[in-house]
Amino acid sequence: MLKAKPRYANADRFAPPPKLPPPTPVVDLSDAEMRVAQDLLFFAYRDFTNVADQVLEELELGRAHHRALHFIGRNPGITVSGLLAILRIAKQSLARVLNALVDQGYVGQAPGFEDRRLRLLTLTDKGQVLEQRLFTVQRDKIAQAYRAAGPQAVQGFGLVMRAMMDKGASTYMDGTGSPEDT
Amino acid sequence: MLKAKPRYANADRFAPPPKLPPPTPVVDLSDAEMRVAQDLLFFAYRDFTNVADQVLEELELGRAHHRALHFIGRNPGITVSGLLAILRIAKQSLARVLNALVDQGYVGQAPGFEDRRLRLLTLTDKGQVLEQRLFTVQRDKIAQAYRAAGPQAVQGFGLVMRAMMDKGASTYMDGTGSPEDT
DNA sequence: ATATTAAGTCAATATTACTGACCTATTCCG
DNA sequence: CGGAATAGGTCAGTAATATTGACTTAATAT
Repeated sequence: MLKAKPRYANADRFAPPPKLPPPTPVVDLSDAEMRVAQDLLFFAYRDFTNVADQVLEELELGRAHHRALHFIGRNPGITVSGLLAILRIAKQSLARVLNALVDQGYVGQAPGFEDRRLRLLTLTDKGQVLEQRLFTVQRDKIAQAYRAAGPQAVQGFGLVMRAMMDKGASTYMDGTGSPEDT
Repeated sequence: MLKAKPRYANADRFAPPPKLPPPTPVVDLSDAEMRVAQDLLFFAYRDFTNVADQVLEELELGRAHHRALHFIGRNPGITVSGLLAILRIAKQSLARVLNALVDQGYVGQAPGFEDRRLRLLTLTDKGQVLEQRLFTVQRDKIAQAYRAAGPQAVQGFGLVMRAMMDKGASTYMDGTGSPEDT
């Protein structure tokens, strides 16, 4: 005797998606792809930093000086603690660099208004000129890459980079966190 | 007296585009956006490299050793010249690192088959184990970022990073270039 | 009054990097 | 064959970047 099969008796069976192939539905997290990512980070960072080195060499300054100039310029009035948190270096390492920049008139200091223990760091006019010069060469490098990759790629680039950094750094970049938390 | 105005008399006047705003038609290349990009590169690279440092510290090795291990692992049989071109460091700087890795049994050398001047570098079994261990922590970092950002973002990330690096490096990454040209 | 914090400093040391000079072995080429 | 070029190694000296630990000062907080 034949029994009518109940509807949905096989509802729990796997049903293949109707259309193939899906347009990149998931991220490729294979080891091979992760290896590629390592290389991407290495080479892009290498060539991004290298463009500023020519300028620095001419001025007898190093990358450490550049990093300090950059973050003081981005955060006028930043404290020494703030810089230390961003750069993740020892106090003594920063001292050498910072003293050189102050001695050479690139960086100025002022005591904090409310808390006079703080040394608020700023770029002097001379420091701004130098930082601008260093910025220009890196800006051109980035602009060329952004132009070549297109707006959608730039957006994706930002998403990945933000996801790569520690939480403190990404909230700092949002503007909703202080340098000390990076 | 009134004269009929000729049609298109003002055709050369500026005509505003009919619809606003366009959906990100061009890349934002403002200085502000380029500054953000600088920060993205700094923080993402900082936190990407930092995850391997804990492992390295424990083994009394440095980042230079890691870089050498990585690129030897990626390019078994790479020559000293090839490594120098990728790492962009002086011969003497590489010598210190490479000798340490050979002495400690992480890297093996073999003379080239056709050109016996060449020292072809490979990872020993011990070297592969170490490299794998270092890879794992960075892989997890990248995988988490890729997962969070999504497939489209990952594609854009790759495009921007490739556009950022020098031409030699990007052709090397395509597989259509040798390490020597990076 | 005491503890904590921000910052500066000193001393010693390690790592990574550079330059220039020089040597050896090997390959390439006229 | 013999000289030039190449791949690599090495030595000496130096510079830049980084570390740690201990200590001091000034200012703030409890």
